[in-house]
Amino acid sequence: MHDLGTAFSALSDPTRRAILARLALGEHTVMELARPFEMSQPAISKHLRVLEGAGLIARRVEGAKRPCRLAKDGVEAIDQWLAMLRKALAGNYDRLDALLGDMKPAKTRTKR
Amino acid sequence: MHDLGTAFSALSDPTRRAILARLALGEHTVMELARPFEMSQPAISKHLRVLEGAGLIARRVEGAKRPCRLAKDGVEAIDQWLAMLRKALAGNYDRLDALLGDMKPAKTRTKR
DNA sequence: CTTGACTATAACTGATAGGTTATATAACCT
DNA sequence: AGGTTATATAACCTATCAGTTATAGTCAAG
Repeated sequence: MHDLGTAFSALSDPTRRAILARLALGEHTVMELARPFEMSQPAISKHLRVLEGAGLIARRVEGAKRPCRLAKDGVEAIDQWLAMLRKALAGNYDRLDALLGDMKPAKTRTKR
Repeated sequence: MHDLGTAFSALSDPTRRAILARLALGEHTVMELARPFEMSQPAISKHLRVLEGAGLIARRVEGAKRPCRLAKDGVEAIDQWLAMLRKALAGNYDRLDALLGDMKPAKTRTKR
């Protein structure tokens, strides 16, 4: 639904990355997530909203609590896009090897 | 040096992603990169500076031109961090499966 | 029903990001 | 040398963002 920019933008903030790292250990409520950060609760709520909008987390309702967990949509979208760059980088390496091969035909081997 | 935030932030802009997609096809000068976008040349220069700072591109000097190419540092840094999320997502799936397996298949037992 | 815990929303503020135009620097070509 | 091409920098404007405080809504327990 939401674009790549939203996902990348969400990950550009260190607080949000820390939240995701925390959620990588398991589900957590908003208050549990807010505690370790010296930051107000509304600030965390806003961060969670951004992460949810980016498809990086999902929430369920449990009474008054809203436990958050990781979602795969965002990561998948990013991964798919990054695949293009990885492929290109591998391709450029081939081209670089070919170029170096043309320039120095003797030394096209043994990388380290 | 450039941290993760810089790299993610760089990728959050659609113009910069388009520039990278263009560079995935091969090296290009600043003017070549600026042409397809209806945007001033200084704007592109700024974008390139951001991408370079994020370790996503590298430039060489060729007379008055500064051809740009993709760099792998930024993508590698991002990939490494995303690996943590991917691993956690896979792990959460296992836990979810175990949970569903433990629960009675009759109805979802919700606490209320 | 009232209280207290959990979370979300509104309104504001300061910093930053992305764009602009104008100008500067440097290399190339007659 | 003079003029054009290629790129970078400076100064500025505006929108967005990350944070704040204050307030409101919702649920569980007493």
